[in-house]
Amino acid sequence: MTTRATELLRVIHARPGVTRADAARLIGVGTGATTELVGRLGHAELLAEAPAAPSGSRGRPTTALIPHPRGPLIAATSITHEQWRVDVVELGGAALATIREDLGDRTGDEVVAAVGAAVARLRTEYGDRIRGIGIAVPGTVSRDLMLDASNLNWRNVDLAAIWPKAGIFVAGNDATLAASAESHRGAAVGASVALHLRVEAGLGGAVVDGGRVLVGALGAAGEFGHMPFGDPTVECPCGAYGCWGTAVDGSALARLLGHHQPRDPISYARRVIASTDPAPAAATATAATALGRGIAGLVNGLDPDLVTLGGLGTDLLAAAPAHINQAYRAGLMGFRRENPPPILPSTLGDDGPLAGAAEEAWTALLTTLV
Amino acid sequence: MTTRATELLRVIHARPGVTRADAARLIGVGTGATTELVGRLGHAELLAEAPAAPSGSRGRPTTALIPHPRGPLIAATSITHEQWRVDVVELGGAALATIREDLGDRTGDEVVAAVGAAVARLRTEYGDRIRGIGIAVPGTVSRDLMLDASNLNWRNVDLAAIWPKAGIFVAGNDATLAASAESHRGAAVGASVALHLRVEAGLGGAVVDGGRVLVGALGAAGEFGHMPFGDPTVECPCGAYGCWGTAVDGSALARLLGHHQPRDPISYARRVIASTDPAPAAATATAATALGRGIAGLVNGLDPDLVTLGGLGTDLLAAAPAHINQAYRAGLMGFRRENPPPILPSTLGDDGPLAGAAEEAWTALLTTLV
DNA sequence: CTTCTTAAGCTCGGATGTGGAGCATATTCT
DNA sequence: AGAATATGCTCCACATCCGAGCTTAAGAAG
Repeated sequence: MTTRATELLRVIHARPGVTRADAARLIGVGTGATTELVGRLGHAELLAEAPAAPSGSRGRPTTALIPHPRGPLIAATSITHEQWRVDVVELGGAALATIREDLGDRTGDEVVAAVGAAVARLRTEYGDRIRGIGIAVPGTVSRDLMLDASNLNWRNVDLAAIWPKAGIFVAGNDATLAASAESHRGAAVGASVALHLRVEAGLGGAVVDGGRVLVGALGAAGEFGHMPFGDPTVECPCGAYGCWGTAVDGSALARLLGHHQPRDPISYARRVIASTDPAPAAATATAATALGRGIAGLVNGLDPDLVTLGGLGTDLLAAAPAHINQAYRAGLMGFRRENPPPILPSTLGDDGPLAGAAEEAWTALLTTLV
Repeated sequence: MTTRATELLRVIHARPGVTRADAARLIGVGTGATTELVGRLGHAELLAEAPAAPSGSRGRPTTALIPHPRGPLIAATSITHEQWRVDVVELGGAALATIREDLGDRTGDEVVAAVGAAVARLRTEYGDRIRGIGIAVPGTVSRDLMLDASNLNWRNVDLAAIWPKAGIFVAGNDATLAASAESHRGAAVGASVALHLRVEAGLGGAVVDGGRVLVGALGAAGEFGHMPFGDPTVECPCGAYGCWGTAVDGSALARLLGHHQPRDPISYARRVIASTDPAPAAATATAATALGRGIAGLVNGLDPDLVTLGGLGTDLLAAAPAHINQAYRAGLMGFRRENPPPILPSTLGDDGPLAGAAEEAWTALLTTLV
């Protein structure tokens, strides 16, 4: 049951710096109920009031609703192929602290231990204010919090070690979480249905419907890279043939250019896409065409308002927009061609997964605060 | 804001014949609040109580909560390529009356007029108890309720003429609505995420997530038949190439068999699929393989608990289960192969779209009843 | 500098819905 | 017939919320 108190906290979280009067109007309560609500939530150390920027117009000035200085916090974590990072995030999405470190040659369990130590350090500083954690990882997370990241050669890494305490624990795929971030704080704000796609080693993403990320029955939705939009003769590491991911990522570029599979396919792909030599440009164009064609298929099936591209997708969109768009339009159903959903670059870039981890953990936490 | 009253009505709708005590436990209220709730909703003529079947165990017997004999009703309508039908449906999904008629050679506007007349007749019988209408059509419905059904050669047929009054008005694609019905009353009951696919002339369907049908930004989601899983050299009537729908429906079978495109592709396909001659059986196997391969792609991307097949999909599943399943398994990501989501025939069959129209209209109505 | 206008916040009373304790009721079991 | 069990009802307390009327804090007008 959604109470007014939860609604108010959600509004403050979604629109940091909202004024008290605006927030009351947004949730549709009168001034009397607002007095009671703000007083109660302030007393519970969930929010505080600060002088608002002067509006310049007549009337009694209102205040800005801000996170309480002793209010709850979320630890947001991301692990990428290069580094790990932990942020302490308050209501509204602002970060109070950051710890980060390169992965180096560490194993998965060593990285989890390092992240756990960082979280423990932050807990000595912030104490029980940290009510939960959100973790973005470049792989799949099972129900029992075991991480598999084929890209990093990690198998069965136990994420539970990061956060032994009770509270909120959200862990998910980086592309899925980036989709959430893009919908709440990025290029897809306001979309009723948004599709976010993230190309790194392979391709992932998510559909966000009315602010809710569709995570699927096992939490494994969004593996759009394994839809058979690609070349049916190419075998994917997943075991299937024709996976779309194998047609758009670094491995695809290497195959098109006759190179060995690169050790770091993401940096490799960035170099290829940035190159203006004819051979790399042609490979980039081919990958961009495959990307556009697949996006069209997903748009036909899922009917989003817009599509956002993250990771290497952003690079491809910048380097070969014409190839993406031509293949996109050609693949759309007739009635969509007149006014196709726009394909936009992600605005959060590499911070997307971390921001999404914070977002999903905060969403979960908000339902538990009264 | 979801009130207890709405929750109770939803429980009664979802589980017709539920006992009062069970319903109270399901929504988590005590016996005191239950007395107040049932009294209030009974007084509002939304529900009534009937003697429940004896439980056989000790304790004071409870009653069954049933729709009120003067309670609200929904008119559920479906238009197929063969006939139209209007049911009057009460809370819980039971039909009180049915009117149906073959389409014959009527135009779209004539059919809409006939359906409108049937609804008007039912309104003289049931009066203002009929609070709204749900309509399932074999085509796409725009925001302003204009229907395009290329299969029937209907363009810009105005559905608003069926229901001139205020109230609930829900209109949608038959495959999308069948997905809703399958999730609420059919083979996908209890699934957290269900994918329903319906092959008729082309292929459509929907994802149902936690009981909510994902309708997309324009209400056009579920056009999975226009994802490019098919032969890239085949042009689809939609203007794109390689659409999956062109690889699995009656037009695909005719192409494989070297036949002209049939006038009624659904009856044609039923005949081909039912045939045991070698050529039709081979064509059926090819279509079944294309169906299984595409299902695998969708399962990889959308992560449903299970997949239900309606329309000709049911026939294909009965005629060539091995071909569907082999292609399905081959296309799944490795980690899914051990325990793949089952592919099940629809249990509602041809009644799916009508049942879904009733379901969606009732869902909409329930949010408006206090 | 005073008064007017405007927007916002506060106080209070009443309506509503909910939760729990204790009692009443209807059935099966012994 | 009495015990055991499950359910329903009455009553009271509490939290929430809405609206009316009043108060407060700013800019605008003179």
